Amino acid sequence: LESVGAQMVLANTYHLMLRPGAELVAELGGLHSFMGWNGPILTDSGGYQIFSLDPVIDEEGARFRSTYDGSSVLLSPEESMRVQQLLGPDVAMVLDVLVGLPAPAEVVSDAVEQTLRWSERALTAHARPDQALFGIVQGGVDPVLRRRSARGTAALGFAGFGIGGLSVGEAADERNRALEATVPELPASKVRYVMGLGDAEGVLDAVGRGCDLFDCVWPTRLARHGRILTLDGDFNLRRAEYSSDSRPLDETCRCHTCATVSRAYLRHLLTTNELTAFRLLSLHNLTFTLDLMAQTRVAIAEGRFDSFRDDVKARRRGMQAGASG
RNA sequence: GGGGGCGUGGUGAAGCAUGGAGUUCACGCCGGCCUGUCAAGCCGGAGGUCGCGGGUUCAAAUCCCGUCGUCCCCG
Repeated sequence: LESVGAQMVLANTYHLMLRPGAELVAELGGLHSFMGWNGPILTDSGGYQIFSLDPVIDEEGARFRSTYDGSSVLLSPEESMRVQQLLGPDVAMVLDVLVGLPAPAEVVSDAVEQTLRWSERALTAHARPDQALFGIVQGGVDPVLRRRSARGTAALGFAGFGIGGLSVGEAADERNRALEATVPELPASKVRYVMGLGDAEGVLDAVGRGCDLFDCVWPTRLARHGRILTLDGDFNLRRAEYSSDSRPLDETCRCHTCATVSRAYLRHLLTTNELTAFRLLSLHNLTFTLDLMAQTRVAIAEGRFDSFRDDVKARRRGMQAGASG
C-alpha cells in the first residue's frame, strides 16, 4: 500500500470486534502497531454492516447474529465508540443507519433521524481527544432529507463529515444531486468524506462538488473479479483474447505488476485460481485509482480541475467499446 | 490372427441395464453485475447430425448388425 501511494487505510469495527477482538488489538498496541501501518487509519463504525448484514435495529442499537459463530451481538453507538477507542484509529466514525436504494421516503427519513440520535450518543461516548470523530450524513437521494441530515450533523460539531448512504443502488445523477444538496450544508473547513465511493467517474464527480476523501473496495474487488481499470477504459482480463497478450495491463502504468508481468501471465494466474493474481491485479487497480487522485490534486492546485475531469471521463468512455485498449 | 472397452456441445464426464422431448454436472467461451468487503463472487447466454451406415420399434444416445476411429489384452 505504501508503494502504491495509499495515504490512509480503513479498518472495520464490526469484524475486528468479533475477530480477533478489540481488547486483543488494544493489548498489542492498537491497529497501527498490530498491522504495522504507520500512516493514518480510519475505522468504519459497523454502519455498513447494518446495510449488508441486515440486523434487527431498535433505538438501542443493531442486533446482529455473529458472522463467525452465530452468537448475538449488540452494536450500539456507545459500543461502537468503545471498540473504536480500543482499536485506536486516527479517525473514528459514528454508528449510522444506512439503507439500500431505492427505499420508501419514510424508511430513508427514519434512517436520518435515527442516525442523528445515535450521533449525539456517539459524541457523548467519545473520550479520546487524540482521535477525530466524524459524523455521517444520510438521506438517500432526497435533497430535502439530505439538507436536514447535513444541517443536523453539522450542528453537532464533528471533526469531519462522512457522506453516507450512497453507492447503494442509485444512479450517478441522483447521487450527484444528493451531493449537491449535502456539501453546502457542511463547514468548508472540515473534511468531507464520501463513504464507499470508488469508481473513477463517481469520485471525479464528487470532487467537483467539493468532496475530499474516499474509501472503497471497488479497485480490489474488481481486481479479484478480473476487471482491470485503466485510463483508456476498463477491461475483463478473463477474455480469451488476452491468453497470449504479452503486453502489460497498462503500458503507461508505474505499478510493480505492469513493470513485471504480462496480461497473458496474469490471465493464466487468474484462470487457474492462483491467489497471486488477486494481489498483483489489486496492486494495479489501486495504483490506477490512487494515481488518478494524485493527478486530481495537481489539477486542482493548477486550477484546471474541470477540464481534467472531462478529459479523463471522455478518454475512458471513448475506449470502453474497444475493450482491448 | 483372436478377444474386449470406449466414441454424447470446445474439453472431460453422467445418461444406456429396464427405449419415451438432447437431459445433467464440471471446465471452457460470450455478456451483464459488483462501490463505508461475512474476501477468493453473483446472474444470464450461446454452443450437440449422441462417430458413420443400416435394422427393429409408434418411438433409438439407449436394443441388434455392419463399419470407421481409438485404447487395452492374448497369440
